[in-house]
Amino acid sequence: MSQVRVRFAPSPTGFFHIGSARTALFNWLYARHTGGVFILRVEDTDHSRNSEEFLNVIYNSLKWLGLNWDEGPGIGGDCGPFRQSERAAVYKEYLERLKASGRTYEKDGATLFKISGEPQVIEDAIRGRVERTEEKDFVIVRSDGNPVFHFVNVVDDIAMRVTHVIRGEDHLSNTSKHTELFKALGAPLPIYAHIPLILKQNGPGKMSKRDQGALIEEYQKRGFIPEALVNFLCLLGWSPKEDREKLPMDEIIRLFDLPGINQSNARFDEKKLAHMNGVYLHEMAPDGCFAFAKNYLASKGFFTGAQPEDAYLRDVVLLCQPKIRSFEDLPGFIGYFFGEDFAIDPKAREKVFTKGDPKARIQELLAALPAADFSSDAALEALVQGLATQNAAATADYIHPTRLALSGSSVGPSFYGLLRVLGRERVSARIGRFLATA
RNA sequence: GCCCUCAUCGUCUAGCGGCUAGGACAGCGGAUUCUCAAUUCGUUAACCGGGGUUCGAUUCCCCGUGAGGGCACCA
Repeated sequence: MSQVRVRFAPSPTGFFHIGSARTALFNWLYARHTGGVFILRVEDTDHSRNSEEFLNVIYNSLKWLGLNWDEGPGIGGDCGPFRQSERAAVYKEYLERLKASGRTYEKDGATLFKISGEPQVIEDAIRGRVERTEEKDFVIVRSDGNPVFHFVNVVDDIAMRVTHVIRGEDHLSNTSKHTELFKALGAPLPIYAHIPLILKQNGPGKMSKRDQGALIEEYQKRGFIPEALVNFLCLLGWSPKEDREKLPMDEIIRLFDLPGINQSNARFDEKKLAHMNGVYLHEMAPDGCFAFAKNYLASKGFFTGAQPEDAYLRDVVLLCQPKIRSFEDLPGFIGYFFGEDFAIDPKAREKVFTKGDPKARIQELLAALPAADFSSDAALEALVQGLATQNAAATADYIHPTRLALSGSSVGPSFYGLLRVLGRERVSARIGRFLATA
């Protein structure tokens, strides 16, 4: 059995979207599962619609998702070049062969392919046997001399010795054109695997570039964890069975196979993606989490003035890690750690001042601060518990007003962690200021 | 209009002739004497309809219906 060779063949005519990413992913997974070769081929035959910008978006997104290619632009390979705009000589050669076979003719300056009219049988690895008869001759070279998708796609699959064509179901009806061309060129058919489509979250139809949440680039900008997005994408149209969902990539590679792919379309669900991202975020190792967060905050221009010390930023990030589900939540969650001009939430304030004597509690805590041990959450917890016992109060009576004084908010990370990370000086100063103005 | 594909909770799915139809997300309810957007426990909810085949169909076949896709000198 010869080595599996699969390809992802995007067209740089728009931003890279989630459907394309999953097609790339399934091809990549199949190559890795079988120890085969994953080829990246750029289908840029429509000069009027292509752009270098979109091409770079594709490269960057694939890299971000971790879908490295074995042959293709920037890597090379004996079947190159890998941009169709650079393969005119190859197409010319195959066109001559087709012309010699008598299966072409000219019309209005374009070259048409004469169909056989025979029923085309496709043995699809996902759908089983599919039959379809092609009814009309079709253009393979435009009147401007540029070859058309159907032709170059087949020629390149032959020339690049592609063994498995894994692509979206929207190509299923085109496949009869392709099998006709394979046969006319005397080449064996590849194994086809038409994967179901991803439907838009709301409303009818498949997901398109214009839909909310469709662009891979956007997830990158929004601070999503690529491993989480990839894991989520795997679950759209494929299942590892045994009620498993989150699993490491090497496990996915081991389990992935063509017959396991679903036949029905899947609707995109951003909530499930958000959940998956949260799971990955909470399981991130400290170093990785800090590095990711620092990078994300920098990309958002979060620090307008001086960049804080790494050690302090790291403490803040790790304190908040269990409380957020996405790095997107971070800027809104940590503002008060990096400046004194945070606002006091009126609702939180009202809540705190409705009962008891919050100012007295804050005073007691303030008085205890100079001698307090800030080295651990446990020591600070013991301190507050001691105060509570001493003054016949609950720890909550200290925690809520103090949290308000320190952060302006009624929600936030673990209170003792908040004290520890802010440190004695900030805590004392903020409490003092709060008492003076409240 | 013609052709192709598909059909289990709202959503993603497990199931491949006999199951109390399982899991996850969302939703809802509780817990968390430090909040909560975090965490955790519990819970509501599904086999599209009609014919067959069979002792027995969610599962196999046919017909409807619904959903999706394709019918370009786009890819």
